[in-house]
Amino acid sequence: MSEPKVTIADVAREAGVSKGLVSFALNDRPGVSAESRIRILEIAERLGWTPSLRARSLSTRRSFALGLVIARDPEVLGSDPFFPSFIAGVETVLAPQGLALVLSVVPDEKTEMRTYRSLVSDGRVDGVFLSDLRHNDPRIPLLQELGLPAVTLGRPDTQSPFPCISVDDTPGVAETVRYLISLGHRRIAHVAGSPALLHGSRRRAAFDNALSEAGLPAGQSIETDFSVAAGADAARRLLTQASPPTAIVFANDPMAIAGLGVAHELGLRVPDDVSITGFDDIDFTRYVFPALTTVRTAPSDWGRAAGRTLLDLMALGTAPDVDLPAGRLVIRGSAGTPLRP
Amino acid sequence: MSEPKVTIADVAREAGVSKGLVSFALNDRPGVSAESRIRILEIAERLGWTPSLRARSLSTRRSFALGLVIARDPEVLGSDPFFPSFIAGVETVLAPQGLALVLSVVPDEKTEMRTYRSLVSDGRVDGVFLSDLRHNDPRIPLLQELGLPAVTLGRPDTQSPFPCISVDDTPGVAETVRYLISLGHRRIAHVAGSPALLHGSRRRAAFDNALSEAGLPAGQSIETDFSVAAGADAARRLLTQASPPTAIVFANDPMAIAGLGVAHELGLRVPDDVSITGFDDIDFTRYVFPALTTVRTAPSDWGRAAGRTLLDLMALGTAPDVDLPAGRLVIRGSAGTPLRP
DNA sequence: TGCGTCTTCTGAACCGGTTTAGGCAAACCT
DNA sequence: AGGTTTGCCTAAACCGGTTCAGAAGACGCA
Repeated sequence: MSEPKVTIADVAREAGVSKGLVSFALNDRPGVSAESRIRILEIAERLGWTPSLRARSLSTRRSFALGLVIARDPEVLGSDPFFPSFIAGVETVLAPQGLALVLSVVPDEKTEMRTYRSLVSDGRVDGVFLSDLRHNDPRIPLLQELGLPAVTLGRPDTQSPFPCISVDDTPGVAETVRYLISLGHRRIAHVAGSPALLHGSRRRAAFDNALSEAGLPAGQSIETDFSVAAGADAARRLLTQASPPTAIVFANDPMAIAGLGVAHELGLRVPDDVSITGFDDIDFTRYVFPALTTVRTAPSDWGRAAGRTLLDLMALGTAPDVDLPAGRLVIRGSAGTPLRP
Repeated sequence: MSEPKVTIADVAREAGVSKGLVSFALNDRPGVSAESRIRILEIAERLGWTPSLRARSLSTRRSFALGLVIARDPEVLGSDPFFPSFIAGVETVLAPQGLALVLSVVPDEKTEMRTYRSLVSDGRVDGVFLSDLRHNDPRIPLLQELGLPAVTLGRPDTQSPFPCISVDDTPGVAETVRYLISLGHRRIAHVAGSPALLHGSRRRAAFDNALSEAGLPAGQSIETDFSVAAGADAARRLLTQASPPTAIVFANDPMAIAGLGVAHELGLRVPDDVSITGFDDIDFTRYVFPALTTVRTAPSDWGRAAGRTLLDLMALGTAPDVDLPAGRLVIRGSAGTPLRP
């Protein structure tokens, strides 16, 4: 229970060597004979010594922890399973290295910036993950100024010194639109995510492009904040118009599921009266009715890639960008041939 | 950018006093004259000094961080918005104190126990939140042995030295069952959560009780792991029987939403053919069709209460249990009068 | 005036590692 | 043989705070 915690001095004394040598042996650095190294490690093992993280932190000026600051309305956060999966993915690479993840959930951008500053001035973390990239993201110059290694989740639209993990959403959106067109849809609308968020505006641009490439006129788009409530509102507006779209492409699954609910509520059949597609392929999509046609993404792959990249960056001082394979369309029941085109 | 980080020694030199006195002034402890204190703090301010968390950690043997270890399948984790809200609640009390939250998401119980051990042996955290309480929870004796302060989320079924934050699920479940009975339902089934989890088995017991108190025969119950997939399976089994229930009480909302999907898929109308209720009132419930009748709980209140209690426990050595107000039934469209009772 | 007490403050030890300058042999030159 | 290199190791400084024993001065009191 309360054994007086064995320290490096105990190990050194027991082995009849200096503290320094124990330290060298532990971090296997040159200048220790093979026998000594083995003997020291054996004694450390026997004494049950684990080097004090705190002491190590102080002398090495590292904290052995990585940070993730999430600035989202808890409500939006709750309906989006991205982060749990992402974090689970990150952990698979952090845990074996003995690194911890420090998580902050903050309500607004101002608090967010303050949080980064205090993470740094407290020396709480050795690096951070930058998620939900925004246009002209102020966090990038901030972190650069603070000298904190970072990895961005998504490709920034500004000059950035940090490696990024990104995936091109264009093919997924394009595939969705082409699929809908092949089913006979001509009036296709888009419920976009937040235009302030890069993946929000990029998915929207991909949607516009796909339509024009198919030679169709621009479709209706409604901007939202990615929340379920906003998705429902948008769906209601679209579907109660004089001549409503026959298909709606939602920028994420939670909004699409809300759209499904709205369609049902309005007495519309899905997909006969309106086709609905989502984005992300969250767990729910398989179990709503009709099951949601959507684009599969892999948040835990993001996590793993981001974790590895950040580790590389910190160890090597540089790390290459990672391009994750684009999401593919998963065809289920929520999109079909329009009854009245 | 890379100012050579001002330390306590700089402040002491500038103020013409000893390091010790600066430390005393900072932690406002007796033995410092009012003038000195003011002058020192002013100089600290001017120099932009923030005491090094790392040095502080080493000498005080505290880490100024709290831990949360989540042992859940990422898939289940993703569809349940409890943790994001809970964490947001926790942060509101940690952040002002300068405390950080260290999060671990682990795949299984063995890793979980190992994680607690290493959090302690690394001195990574000063206390932890124990969520998803299980029967005869092995984490309680473990943490007791490790001497780590903890707060349990839910009332343990064994002797526990830790304060707990709990809410009685019984009234919510009972209210739901009574409501269904009042609508005319007699064959009511329950899709229970994991029996290994305390809230899973307690909600089930509440269900059984409510039926027997109403003088009805025991209803069907199916155990699940709280996952969306399991909820869908259970619903399918229940609804494809010879004489299916007219109402199903699900132990959480994600499963209930899956149940809604299954009912639709089977061509059943909700609530005419089958009524469905959930538990937790997650964001989605308002936007599925029909909107889900469920029991409202407040995860961020749990977070705040748990945070405060853990702080009290660490500061005072003891803290009282907290009983959160029981969840109330929120009536929406998914439950109604059975057409064929 | 002398003595005890209180307040304010200092110096040094301490937390538990890492790191650097340097000592001492043994091995390697030529 | 003498000088240099090399390998292994030690002692001490250092990271930046906290804490404790005790010094110095102010004050009260007999």
